[in-house]
Amino acid sequence: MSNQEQTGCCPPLAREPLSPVQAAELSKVFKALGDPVRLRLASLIASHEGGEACVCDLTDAFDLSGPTISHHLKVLREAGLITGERRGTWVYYRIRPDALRRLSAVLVLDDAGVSA
Amino acid sequence: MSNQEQTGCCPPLAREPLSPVQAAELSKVFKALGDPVRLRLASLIASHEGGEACVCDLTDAFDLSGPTISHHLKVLREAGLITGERRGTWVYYRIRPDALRRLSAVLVLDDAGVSA
DNA sequence: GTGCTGGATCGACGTCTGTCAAGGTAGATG
DNA sequence: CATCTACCTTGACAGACGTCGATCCAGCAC
Repeated sequence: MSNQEQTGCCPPLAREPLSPVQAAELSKVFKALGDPVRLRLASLIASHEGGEACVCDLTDAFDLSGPTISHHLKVLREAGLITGERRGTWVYYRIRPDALRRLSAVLVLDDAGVSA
Repeated sequence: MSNQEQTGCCPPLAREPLSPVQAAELSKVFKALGDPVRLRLASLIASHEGGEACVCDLTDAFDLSGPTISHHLKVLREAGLITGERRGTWVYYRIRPDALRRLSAVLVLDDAGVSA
């Protein structure tokens, strides 16, 4: 769906004020992580052996219906945080390391006035 | 209100699966940043000269009513991302650098299986 | 082909959330 | 005291969001 190369986005939060457009872009990604289920999904995928996890494994980790898990995975995918690939019967999801790194970089406090 | 020393929380996302409790804690903070207005507020505060910004400055940066800005500042405060202090007539907000650092650390991909 | 299983999509439902207008509180000034 | 300014709180409302059951599609086995 073309959420691939979004966000060459955004200097560190504390370096200069985000423009409205940058903030709109970035906030989508934070919002995607702003749900406990999606955070756990991201963590399960990122920390899973081999760097990828099958939906069947993920579903078992929650007391939620299949459609709900599917929905959350879609949100994470559209935020550019994960990718999904079908291999035979199963669908495997992987973290997009570049996305995490970008987010992490935005939160960094290199030097700025802030240093407590 | 006691949102001070929350979150000694949480190893990196990719190191091990977050527990439900950890995910619930952390997701609150991400959710607070998951709104374009709040992200810009945080950025304005963090990047403001002197490390603090007065509400009056913040309000001027948006086409939003005072109560709405107040509401967003409260959400950021309750997420532990900023602190507010009244000095005379004005209220000044500051970023909590420790909160940003913690978030940044959670997103880091030290070594794990993931390394693309 | 039929049937089965893993996932995704589609509606629909209840709740949460961003927004504002109106009213309230704290500090400064006269 | 009264009054003005800066900011917060309350209450209400529309739109967004998380969840589910029902349905649909893709791949495998027979």
